[in-house]
Amino acid sequence: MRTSQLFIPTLRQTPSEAEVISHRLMLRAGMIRKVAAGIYTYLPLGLRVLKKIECIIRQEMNRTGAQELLMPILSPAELWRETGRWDFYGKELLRCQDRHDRDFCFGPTHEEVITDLFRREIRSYRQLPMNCYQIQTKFRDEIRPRFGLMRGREFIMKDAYSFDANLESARLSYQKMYDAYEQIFTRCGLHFRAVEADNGMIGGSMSHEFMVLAATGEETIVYDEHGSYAANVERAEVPPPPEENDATSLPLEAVHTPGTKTVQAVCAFLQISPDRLVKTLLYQTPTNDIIAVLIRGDHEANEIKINRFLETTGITLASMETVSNVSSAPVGFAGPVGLRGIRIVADHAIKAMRNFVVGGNKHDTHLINANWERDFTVEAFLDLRQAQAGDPSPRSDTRLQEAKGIEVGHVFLLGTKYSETMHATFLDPEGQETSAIMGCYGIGVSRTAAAAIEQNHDSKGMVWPVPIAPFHIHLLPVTASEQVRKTVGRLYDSCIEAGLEVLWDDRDERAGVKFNDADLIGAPFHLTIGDKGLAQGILELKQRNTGKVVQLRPTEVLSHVKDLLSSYDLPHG
RNA sequence: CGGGGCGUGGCGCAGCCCGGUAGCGCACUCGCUUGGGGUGCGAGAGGUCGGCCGUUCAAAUCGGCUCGCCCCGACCA
Repeated sequence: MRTSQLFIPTLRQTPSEAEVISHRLMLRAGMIRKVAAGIYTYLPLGLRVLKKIECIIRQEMNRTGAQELLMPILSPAELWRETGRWDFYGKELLRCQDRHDRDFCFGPTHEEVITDLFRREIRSYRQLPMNCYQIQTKFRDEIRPRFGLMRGREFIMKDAYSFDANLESARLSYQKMYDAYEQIFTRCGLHFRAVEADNGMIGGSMSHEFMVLAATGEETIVYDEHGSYAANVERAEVPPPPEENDATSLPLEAVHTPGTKTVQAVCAFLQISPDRLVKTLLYQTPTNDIIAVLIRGDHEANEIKINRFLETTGITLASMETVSNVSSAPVGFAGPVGLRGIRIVADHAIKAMRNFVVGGNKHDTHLINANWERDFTVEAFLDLRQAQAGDPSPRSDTRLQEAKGIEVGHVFLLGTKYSETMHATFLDPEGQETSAIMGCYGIGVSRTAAAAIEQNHDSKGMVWPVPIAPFHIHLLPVTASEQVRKTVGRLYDSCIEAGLEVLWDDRDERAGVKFNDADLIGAPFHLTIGDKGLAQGILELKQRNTGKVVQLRPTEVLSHVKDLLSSYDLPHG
């Protein structure tokens, strides 16, 4: 393509609305423009990147035997009412009505629609396993869209759904997708990690997230050195500590601790370290029950784990009023001793503790030398806290480390959650009607493009991984002589003939402008053609990621670039 | 939805407190100039100051309402 004929409205200054780097650079490079909050137009340059990612995804999905189809964006409320998600999904599900007042929604995901298709068409185990996928615009009415393409309301997603006759087969389908995802993100040139994850709203029994590692990631993951364990912190298991403590119990004692509302303040006042203190968190369940959760002072509670234990979703920390009613003290002094009529559960770290400090359920008072066997009753000890760097790995004898990641893919083993409620059944070899075992698998295509930028950029602009770069080579004539024009024209033609994706900056601009735009757009190779070089019969080829420049004769350029590209598994089609 | 901030030519901003001719930089058009990291000079085009209502002789500026956007918290590809 020639720049003069491509719609690439680059910007010298960043629009003030953009905060994160991928958003800023995509706006500046003329890849996207905002239409409304979280809703964007993809301009030609942006679309080229998306198409490349889609192409890689298609190739790898097809390779697993999955079949592409395309479901509608709009789907009728009845399907969602069947699974209960019409109510359960909440406000994120964008709804609308047609002229007959019939309810519809804009698909945020398509389990209902695909399961409906399955139950209408599939009769026999002989038709299984089956895996169908689509690449489509999804809509989620996010509470707060932000970060450009990283969290839009409308976004492009690849979603796949597998149906199997039995669990072993379903696990195999899951593994196939897992492997395909590793292949896809590897081919995209991204540095990523697959981690164990929570199933959340989608449900099911097992899931992994694929995280692109980047300092700006919203997710925190933990992993051990051997690679034997990696998980989202919200999911990560924390093994129970050894019960080494056999200190004798000392007498319980109330201590006046004026104004010490935080763990830090209490510890400073009593001159103890936070791991000698137990904090008592009062949570309110959706059914308005109160439950006390005991967590060691230097640990953080994990609400997902608490939810899972209670078999609910949506617990919240109790309000200040509730806390003072329940504990007869302001927030900061609640404790398990003497809490009447309230369930008490504890993180299993508490089990190993003796003679610890707790709130006194009285203003400005804490208790020292508390012991759970003697002073209060714990309903259950279990894993309720957030994993953190330095914790022991649950799978090896090394310690966990932390990293930030951007979730670009998520695979779920769903089981029969949808097939049972929607009666998606088939006849097994014994003639028994059986519910299909399902899996579902998503990739955020537009988010992957943004994540690639978050991971690969410098102060000048984007540095695209070769396989998803909008162009392979950027031709930059820096002087306007006849000789330069002819050389560039010939090179451009030969690049096209050789199947290279070439962008020719044929604008009447100064060298500096072209260099800056080229660095911003971030094609892997920049070829500078000027009179100075041509006088010695050479051109300069710069590699965007390393900045390394090699001097080449015009006749050498093509084979040199093709050689450099040959080591990549480039998308085609 | 709670907390914070912002809406002034395409982009980045000043002006607003203290009401009186709408301004700067970049981009855009034309001419000359320059030509290997955002040339220089000159001449232009482009804005009902987010919208509505009010106060006033007079509103970008003061008051009320409203819409939109961004950032921080609870959701997710």
